Amino acid sequence: MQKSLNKPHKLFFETLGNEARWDIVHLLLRKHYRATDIARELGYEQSLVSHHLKRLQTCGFVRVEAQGNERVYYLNEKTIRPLLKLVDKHINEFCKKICTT
Amino acid sequence: MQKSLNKPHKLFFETLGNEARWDIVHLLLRKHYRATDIARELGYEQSLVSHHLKRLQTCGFVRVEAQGNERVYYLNEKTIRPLLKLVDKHINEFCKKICTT
DNA sequence: GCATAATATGAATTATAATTCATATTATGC
DNA sequence: GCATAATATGAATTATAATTCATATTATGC
Repeated sequence: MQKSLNKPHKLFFETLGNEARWDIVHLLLRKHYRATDIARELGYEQSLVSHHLKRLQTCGFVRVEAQGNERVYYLNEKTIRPLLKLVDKHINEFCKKICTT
Repeated sequence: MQKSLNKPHKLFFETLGNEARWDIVHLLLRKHYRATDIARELGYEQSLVSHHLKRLQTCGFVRVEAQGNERVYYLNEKTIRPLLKLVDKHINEFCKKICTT
């Protein structure tokens, strides 16, 4: 028996179940960002964002393109867009009580 | 600022990112189960399963029907089925390296 | 209404993940 | 090749969630 890494479902959901990572994904829905700008924009520490970006890459949610000593991160929209749609639909339909906003 | 409960997305993904809950959901994909049978089938403690079932209900993934002093749990398939499909697709497409099985 | 089976609950403990911190790496312009 | 800016990394700490345990609740048959 191995750890969670060979349980991709767990990894998938755990990754998105974290607020900071969720924030990053949402930011990237708008446009590409440099690592530093993500941190500044969201008010998170540089190294924290770096850790999270790594994980998001591992899961195939986010990709990176090196530009000199900068790294520009962007979303793999293919999954995220339909996923968000599905989740929003579910929440609206079945989790009204939980929602505040 | 409140806690995670008013952040339904977080709740949604966190809930599915747990292995025991994931197992329960998968078991319920097959058929309805009594709480006790879920525990026995999966080898989890009764109270643990009970805690998890509660959470799964909160998220609208699972529903319950009382039958005497038993409670029969069943899946809200409306979200789970398409969600699983989407996730499997993503994993196959973008997370090959992670998978072991 | 008492004994039993099924399930739920809350607090305490334990396990796990997130965050920070200090530092390493990498690419650039000069 | 040195100084700088951007980013990554790993270990230590801290925060959070999972699990267990003891017990409460609930419905049933008698």
